[in-house]
Amino acid sequence: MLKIETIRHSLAHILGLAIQELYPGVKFGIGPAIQDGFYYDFDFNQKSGLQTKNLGLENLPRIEKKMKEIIKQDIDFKKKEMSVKQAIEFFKKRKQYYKIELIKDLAQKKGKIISIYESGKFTDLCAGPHIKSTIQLHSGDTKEIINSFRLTRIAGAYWKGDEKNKMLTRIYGIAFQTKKELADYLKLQKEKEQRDHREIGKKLDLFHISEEIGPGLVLWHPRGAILKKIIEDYILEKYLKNDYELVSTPHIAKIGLWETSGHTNFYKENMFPLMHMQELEKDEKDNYEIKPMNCPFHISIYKQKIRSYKDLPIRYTELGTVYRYERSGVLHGLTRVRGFTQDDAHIWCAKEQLDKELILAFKLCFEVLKTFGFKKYDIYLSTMPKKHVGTLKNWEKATNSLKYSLKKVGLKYEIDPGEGVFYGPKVDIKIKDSLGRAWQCTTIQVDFNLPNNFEMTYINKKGKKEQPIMIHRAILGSLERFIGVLLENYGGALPFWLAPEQIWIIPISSKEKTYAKKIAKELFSFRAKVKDENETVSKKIREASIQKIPYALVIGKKEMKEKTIRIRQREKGDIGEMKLSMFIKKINADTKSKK
RNA sequence: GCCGGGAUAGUUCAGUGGUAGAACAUUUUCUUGGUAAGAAAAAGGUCAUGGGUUCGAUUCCCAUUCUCGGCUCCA
Repeated sequence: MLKIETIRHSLAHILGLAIQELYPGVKFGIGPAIQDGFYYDFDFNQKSGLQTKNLGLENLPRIEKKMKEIIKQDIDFKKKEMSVKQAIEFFKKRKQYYKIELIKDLAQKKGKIISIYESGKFTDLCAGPHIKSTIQLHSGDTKEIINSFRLTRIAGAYWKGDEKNKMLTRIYGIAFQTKKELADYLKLQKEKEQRDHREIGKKLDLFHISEEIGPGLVLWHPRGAILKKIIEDYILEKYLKNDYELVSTPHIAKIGLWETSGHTNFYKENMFPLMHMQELEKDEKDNYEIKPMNCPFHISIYKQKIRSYKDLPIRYTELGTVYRYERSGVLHGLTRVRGFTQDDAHIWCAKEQLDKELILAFKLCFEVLKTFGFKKYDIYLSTMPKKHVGTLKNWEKATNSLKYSLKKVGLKYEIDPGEGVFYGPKVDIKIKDSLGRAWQCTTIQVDFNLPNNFEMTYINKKGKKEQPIMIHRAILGSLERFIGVLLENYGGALPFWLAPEQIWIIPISSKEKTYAKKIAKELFSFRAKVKDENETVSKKIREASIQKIPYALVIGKKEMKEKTIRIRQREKGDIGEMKLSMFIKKINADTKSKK
């Protein structure tokens, strides 16, 4: 049995061959197998017979047809080995300069023998493995393969993934062993689409982003805003109970603040441009900047007093709304926006307290994530980036502390080299949703540098000034992104305590309206709504189901007479009659256990 | 920002070089109902914006904005 990766990789080569025949003179980048399929990067801009500058989607069927023709020709894949020198010579003749670059990289890493694969007129630098012949794709057990791949889209992709390099044209394809697997894949894609928080947001009337107001700026509708408030209330209470203190700070500050913090140097491309105050008033000499982060404000509060070692650790928290300039191509629903609210906190402590504070932060973090129903995470430790402030020694110290506390809490992590923030290393926690996609929300960062820039001090036991260490941490990350992930995780069916509308009371006829309103009154501490529109019960039940309402209470003659309610639960359907007091007990328990 | 798509009613989408249609939602009337769509009628659009070609453009062309899928970047 052929491995699917082998098939995908070979299809990438066949795509290469097809392109070579259709557009002679094309330069080739790389063409690997990927999850669900394959891609190949091409440089068309060199007299490749392409009329327009770039390849359009309308060309894909033609290329796909060519690939199928090639497969039917039963072309063999032959592996050959040669020396680096020979290989360079070989590709030089064919003017495949990207390949030469790859060979040079390979020679440094792996040594002197280079393997290539020859399939018909197309020869590619490749370690393999490959199919023996394209006959394997259209005969015998595997004859379905020829009908189980598709070219899907065209995208630009930078050579070697570096923005500074030339952008090549990437053609993506999907490929499976059987038609059924392809059908299953397409079905899963559809399911993912249905779970898309942007769709859910529209369907459940939670939020919108308006062209008139601006890209990446979220407008929360009543139902979305209440959801946001429930989460905010929960998280703030949690922090206050864990000895954080609440602070509140402005949205703009003078440019000088950001110069001190280092943001104008290291974070400039993410900050909205300056507000020029002199345009208003000649004497207003200071320019302002809208905040991309809350840290400098919290530092300012710290610095209002002379701090003693007895005061430490100091933990300030704020639901701080920040604005960051994000490039237009990266915005995505709620998960990547330009204005967002962080459940931000900053902790200042003495050196010897650092490990303990980090451990507390990690523990709190997992407690919170568990409450929201997230059980799987990927943890990354990001180390010193190229653009950074502070000494190497401090970076090492901070990184080691993070490693130590992760180990102490028993968490497995991966290193993400060079991905730290400019002021310090960080631990990011990517939450996995129910479809296994990972989203970065939590971030915990150690910072030796801002305390230095802002000359923060405390008085130690010996009566001398000492610099505290600073921890930045946000557990939900951004409320916007977190809600987006939450919606996808639950497919919109939020647990009772989070549901914007928890209970619908559905009177069967208008005779029970008054009774329905009475019940609503008794459910005052919940988010209950009387649905007394002139519609049938069935229709309202259907609507409740679409809107993912946890409970629908149906009341008619019988219930009114017996002073009961009939309960339909979102997951279980009709669960029978109950006294209202019993139901309240039940949902009080739901609220308490956050289920 | 870059590459490739897209933008028609509140929503999901048809459609056309001669100024627009469906379904759902909305409003009204009838219906007073027992667990996933009761019936009828009405109302809804500068066909994203700005130019150009044309006797005439929502349709063709160009630009802009927004949006979607990638790349890069990121909470």
